[in-house]
Amino acid sequence: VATTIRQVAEAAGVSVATASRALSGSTAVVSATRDRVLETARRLDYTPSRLGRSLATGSTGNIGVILPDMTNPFYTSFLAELETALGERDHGILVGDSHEDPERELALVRRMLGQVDALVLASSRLPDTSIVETAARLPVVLANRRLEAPASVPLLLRQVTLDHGPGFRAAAEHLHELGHRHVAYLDGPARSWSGRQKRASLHEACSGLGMTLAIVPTDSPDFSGGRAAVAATPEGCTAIVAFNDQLALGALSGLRDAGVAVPARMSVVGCDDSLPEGLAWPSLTTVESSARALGALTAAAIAGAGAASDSRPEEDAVVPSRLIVRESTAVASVISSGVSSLPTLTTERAFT
Amino acid sequence: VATTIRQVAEAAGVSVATASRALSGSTAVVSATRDRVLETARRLDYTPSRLGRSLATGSTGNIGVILPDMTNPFYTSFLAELETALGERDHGILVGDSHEDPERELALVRRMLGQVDALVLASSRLPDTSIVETAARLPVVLANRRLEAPASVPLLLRQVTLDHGPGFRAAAEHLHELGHRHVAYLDGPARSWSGRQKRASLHEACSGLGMTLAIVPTDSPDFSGGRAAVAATPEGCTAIVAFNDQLALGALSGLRDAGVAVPARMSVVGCDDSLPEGLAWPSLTTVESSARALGALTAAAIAGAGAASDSRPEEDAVVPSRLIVRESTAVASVISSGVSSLPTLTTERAFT
DNA sequence: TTGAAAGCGCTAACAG
DNA sequence: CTGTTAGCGCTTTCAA
Repeated sequence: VATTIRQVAEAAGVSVATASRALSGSTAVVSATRDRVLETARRLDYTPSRLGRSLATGSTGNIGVILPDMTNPFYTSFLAELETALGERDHGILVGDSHEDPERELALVRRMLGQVDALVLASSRLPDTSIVETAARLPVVLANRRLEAPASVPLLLRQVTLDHGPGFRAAAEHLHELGHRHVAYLDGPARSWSGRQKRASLHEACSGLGMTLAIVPTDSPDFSGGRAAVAATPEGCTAIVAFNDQLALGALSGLRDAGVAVPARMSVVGCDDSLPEGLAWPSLTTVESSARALGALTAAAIAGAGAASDSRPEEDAVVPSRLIVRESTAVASVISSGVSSLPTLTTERAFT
Repeated sequence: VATTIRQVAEAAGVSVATASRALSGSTAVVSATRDRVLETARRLDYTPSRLGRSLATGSTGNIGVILPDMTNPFYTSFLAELETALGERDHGILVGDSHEDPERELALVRRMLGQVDALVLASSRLPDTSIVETAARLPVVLANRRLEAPASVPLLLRQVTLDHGPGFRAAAEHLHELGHRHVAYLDGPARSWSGRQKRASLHEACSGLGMTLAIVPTDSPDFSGGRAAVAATPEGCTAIVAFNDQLALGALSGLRDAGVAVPARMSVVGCDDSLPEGLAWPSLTTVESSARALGALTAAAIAGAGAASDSRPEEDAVVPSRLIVRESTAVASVISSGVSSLPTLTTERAFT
């Protein structure tokens, strides 16, 4: 039903080869015939078939992107940035949502193999071995994850990560200065590489400062998970640090319901700075690690991963993190167990 | 670098045709040879090339999805639902973000043509004519939008929409009962079909009830747009209805900054019910119109759009809407201009 | 500068 | 039941 290159060629009175050359723009074709072909193509509303081209050239012009959760703002920001950058290079995007499930993820990888020029695995839940195997067949960019064994990184694999260290250290110091000594950490998914990084960074920083750190597991790294986690936060903690902003926002909501004032009686720190300004109230102190920056670096890395084989000019990219202090953290309250006459007072403070 | 069907065929000692048949599962092949082929394929780690298959069969197994904003929770929910439903049928998804720009959208459509079996246009910003033209070349599902001229709907076009009427009417009645007489509407994007529907529904309902409706344009249909719109809300209004929840959430935030208590001095109504329970505070009265339901119906419509040509069994699908009353709406305050001693009081109310 | 022909990986008639 | 043959739409040597 669609016009083919042959029809264009016939109508223009040239061979398909010439038509192909003319349409590809580059190769030597005398301008007269080229114009004629182009004109004919336009007249016939010709759109080249990507399929045919792909089969002939071996490259599809599509990139596969697999995310653990398409609903999570962190990944949608990441994807949006990626989409913009790749769109400029006229690349298409095949997406898949693994729902944090390694098997589903592997199925998606297999489905995309041979249909894409490169694969982006965001926060992959796949075992290292699977990733290495995949990178043996096509260029892979691992975003927000790093293989355990640095030596075994294949040539076609690029790793782009966030370094949570600086931000979480700063968060610990910030809380320490405010007088906090007992901190709770709302943990991320068990399979998450970045989750382990965050927890380790915070743990180390807290130890160094003589603060206790209680790990609170969560059902899901989102708003509802945060709300639920409030109940599981050990008594005595005066500050909560969360794996991400959704969790922190949920904690904020849970604390409000429980009548615990923030930041007067509990300080809260998020991570990602993924919320629109003003969405959280009080505004959320958070460890910034930009999903957009990750997306931009990933887009850049795709080119690098493709042009592998020879030297490896740019090593694995890392986006640094930092602490953004807002209103959800304050001087630690004296822990006078029982009495909780503060909500109203707090609210006034926050209002003014 | 990848194994082809020919290699499998040779290794198994059969012709490519037989190999193809064996691998496709269906057609009559004696089980002995079929097993042999399958075994060989597994041994050689054979993965069929989608490209080759697509070119031969004419169908790619991929669906193109174009959204106006991949960052908007409404569309990510929609997409997530779609992804799940299509994934079960082993369909891939090519995604594009038009950024609300008709030209970008058209470019995406062209890019996907010939590479997908069907196209999903969510809240398309394309002119009717472009959509009709597109639907002449491949099955199209128009989600959250409807062509103006009902007669000219092509066979390959399915339309899936939300009916905002019931919900917005209910919202108007709800506000009227609470004593509100002057309502402001935070409008959606000018090019948005669904935006016009919402505005029209609300307008009609308000007129019928003798309430005035002030239309407040917004820069962007998101949180920041809502915050900004607060300043542009005419004096005298005691209720705000918003195009979507993001806008309403922004308004909530803007009102808080301005010291206007919700719902004591201003009632707020959102749309979509796209926020996690508890995210908004006070919780948001909203017109529910489920993006997930839209996604599910869209997935169903894709099958319908493919099997067109003959009769059209299921007509265009419509997801109904309804009002969900929560805490952000209350009895209209007496408008005593000037005095605004209420914030603290309000807060207490909301706390208890 | 252009054309003819081969082939990318696969499926689908049509014979055998 | 299985093999042979002919493409799907395009690019790309190799000659002319």
